[in-house]
Amino acid sequence: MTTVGVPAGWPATEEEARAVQDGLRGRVVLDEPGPPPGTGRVTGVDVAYDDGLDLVAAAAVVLDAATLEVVAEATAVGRVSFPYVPGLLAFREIPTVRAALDRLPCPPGLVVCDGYGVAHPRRFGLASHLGVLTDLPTIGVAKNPFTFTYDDPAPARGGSAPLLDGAEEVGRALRTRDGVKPVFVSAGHRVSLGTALAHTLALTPRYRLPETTRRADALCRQALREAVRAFPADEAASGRPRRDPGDRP
DNA sequence: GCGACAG
DNA sequence: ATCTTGTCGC
Repeated sequence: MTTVGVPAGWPATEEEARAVQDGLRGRVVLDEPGPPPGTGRVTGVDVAYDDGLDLVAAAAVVLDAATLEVVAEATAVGRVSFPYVPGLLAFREIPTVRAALDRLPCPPGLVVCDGYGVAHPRRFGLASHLGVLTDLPTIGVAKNPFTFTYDDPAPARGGSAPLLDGAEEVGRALRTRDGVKPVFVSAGHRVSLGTALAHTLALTPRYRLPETTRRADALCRQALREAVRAFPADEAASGRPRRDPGDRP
């Protein structure tokens, strides 16, 4: 099994990572409506980690937007490329997610990310960053409000309320199921917030989270389990030194 | 300075 | 994200 390494030139510090975000944020496109819901393909991406082994597994699952049936899947396993820092999540997930997307046998259509797009301290969250790098239409659907505020949406499915960064609306809290905690939707790249909300509702006929996210989550966890099981052999095969168990800086 | 903080 | 037992409910 081939593992994805950290890309050359990838930021090594928080300062460098923030500079990269500031350099790329101007390329986010927000004036396109994006692909209509219920047509074409929709792809979910997600990652799972094994911190002890320094591994990250990513999955991309392509669904038919009309039927929500799985059309294609791909996974990739890599080394952790950045620590988790709120606001810098993209640097931890993107290399392996891109590798999984590259392995798909068909175009992904709209990409649904587990996290935020323009709802971000510098308006350049994971979904926007991935969109700019791939030029694919992307949206972010997050499970919690991060640093933002919102009023409780109406209790029925479809109810929504602005997700606010101070007075600025950066996304929406959207109720995807009656009486269930909302999800937090934002535009990523080449998709409007309205289209992002419509896609999110189309992807939640049964559960709180989009089918894309659920399928990708299950697949990347499976890929991680398999990678962990094969780890020592894989490490030897790829010529990487095993980390000394007693070496904990 | 302290606490909070997508995954 | 991940660590983890039981528990309430359809």
